[in-house]
Amino acid sequence: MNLASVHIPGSKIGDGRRRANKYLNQKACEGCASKHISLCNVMDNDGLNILSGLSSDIHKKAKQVICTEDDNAEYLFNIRYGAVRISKMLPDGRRQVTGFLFAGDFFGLSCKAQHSYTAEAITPVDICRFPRKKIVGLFQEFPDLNERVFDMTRAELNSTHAQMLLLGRKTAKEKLCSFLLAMRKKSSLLAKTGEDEVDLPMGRSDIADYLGLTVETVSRQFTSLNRLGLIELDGAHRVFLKNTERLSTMAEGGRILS
Amino acid sequence: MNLASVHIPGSKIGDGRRRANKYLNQKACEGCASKHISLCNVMDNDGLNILSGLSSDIHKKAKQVICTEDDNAEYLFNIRYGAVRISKMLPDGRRQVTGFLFAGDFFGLSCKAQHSYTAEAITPVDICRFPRKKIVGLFQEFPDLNERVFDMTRAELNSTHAQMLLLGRKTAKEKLCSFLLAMRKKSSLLAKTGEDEVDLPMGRSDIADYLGLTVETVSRQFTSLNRLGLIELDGAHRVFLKNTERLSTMAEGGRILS
DNA sequence: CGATGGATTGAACTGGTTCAAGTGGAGTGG
DNA sequence: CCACTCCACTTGAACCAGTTCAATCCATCG
Repeated sequence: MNLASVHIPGSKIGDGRRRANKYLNQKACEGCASKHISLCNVMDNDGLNILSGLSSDIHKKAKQVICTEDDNAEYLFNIRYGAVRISKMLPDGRRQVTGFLFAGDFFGLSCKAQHSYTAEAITPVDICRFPRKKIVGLFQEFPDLNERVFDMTRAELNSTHAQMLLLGRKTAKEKLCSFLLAMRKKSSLLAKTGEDEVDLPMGRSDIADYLGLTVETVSRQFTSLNRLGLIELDGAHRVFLKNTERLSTMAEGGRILS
Repeated sequence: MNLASVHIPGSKIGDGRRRANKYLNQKACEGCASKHISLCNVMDNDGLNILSGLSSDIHKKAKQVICTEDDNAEYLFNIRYGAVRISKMLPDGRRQVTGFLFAGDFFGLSCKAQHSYTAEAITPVDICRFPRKKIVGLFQEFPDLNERVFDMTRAELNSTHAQMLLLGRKTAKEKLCSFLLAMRKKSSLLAKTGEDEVDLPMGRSDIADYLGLTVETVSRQFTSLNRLGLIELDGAHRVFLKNTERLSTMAEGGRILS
């Protein structure tokens, strides 16, 4: 669904402000100019982005924390460039990565008062930050915006259920196949690489914590898929998927003979 | 948050209809008359439930399917009595239970077009069914209803993240402790039993599929907690939690000396 | 060029699974 | 009311997928 064409009647911003917004709009949405769904595409009746005036931009280096579990959830974040990991920790340091986010993705939606997770930069990132209160304040005026945010939350919930199936019931090999295919899907939305050429900005330990495995097991499974001829590794952070059909079969538990 | 006090202006239902609704309202919400959040508490300006006129009641016996992954998501369900399990399957039959739901709980929110999971009755259940289209149609008129549904979806997403941490990183013992404490919380909301007396309507295999374990491991962990004096089993479907503090510690990975 | 830190590989180990055999309680029917 | 059946639950013992511990490799960077 693309809301670029949705026009919302009754913007209450004066003319001078509008012109300013127009500039901000163009500037703010460079990073989001891809195929995937983006809040930035919700426009008022002059075709202006209703959010751009509210945003402030921040930059983080790799490994820096963006928000933690204790933070008050004051902002809604939109990644404009780079990769982010969302994670939860046990007191003794065991970690579960609940998601990887890339340019165009949002986070900070799924909470009311406090974030329930930590967000950290994997690569250097540019992030667009909206005050939550102001966004929520716009919901009544722009039901389409509300619907969009709701939709994103629902989509997130669905993919989370799929990830629970993976964590609870898949084998190490099935987990890695599923992961690679999911990354391919994201990759193709970002359109930075060829169809079956997948960037993996995160480290092996991030992948391990995402799949509920150890670094060593992840590494061994990469090697194994490589030897089976299903993938080709180009360093640790780039993979070619040489047979996505068989990878899909394996991701769902289908047997590969030989 | 209790919305019982929220009055929404501008109900557009005529007087005759209102009286009918009043009756339905009382009838429809018996099962929801507990402490927890319920949609049934969203009222119009006459204190009438805005939803009750839309609902139809269905009954299912234990083990019957309520909806499957292939169903069009035409309904929003509200459990009035009994227990339901939500699950996803791999082609070869491996199953992940993503949640247990009880009186007052809702499901069918998290999807747009199709359910992405199967819902089955664990016990005999009474369920209240609302046509999704009509509910969604009311969102614009009653923003509080929309907000309530959105809130529930967000809460579900948060607890799902906690469950991912459990599935990916906790040991069998930690998983069972977490589960028992979570069930205790639900149980106390339903207020059917004493504080530390927990009903487990689901079978061991449901628990196993919820925690990403086998039936045998679940059974062994019950026995082990019993022997440690942390719980007391009264048959397979009722547990007394004898030391919730130590159970909490163990659920988070804290060591118990002895 | 050596140092640093992620990634890989090897080998031993183990938590949880698998397979197999009991056990017990609810339901049935004689 | 008891005997029988059924099925879910428990227990035991062998096994194994994935972990743990210990090198080693290798790319990057000062």
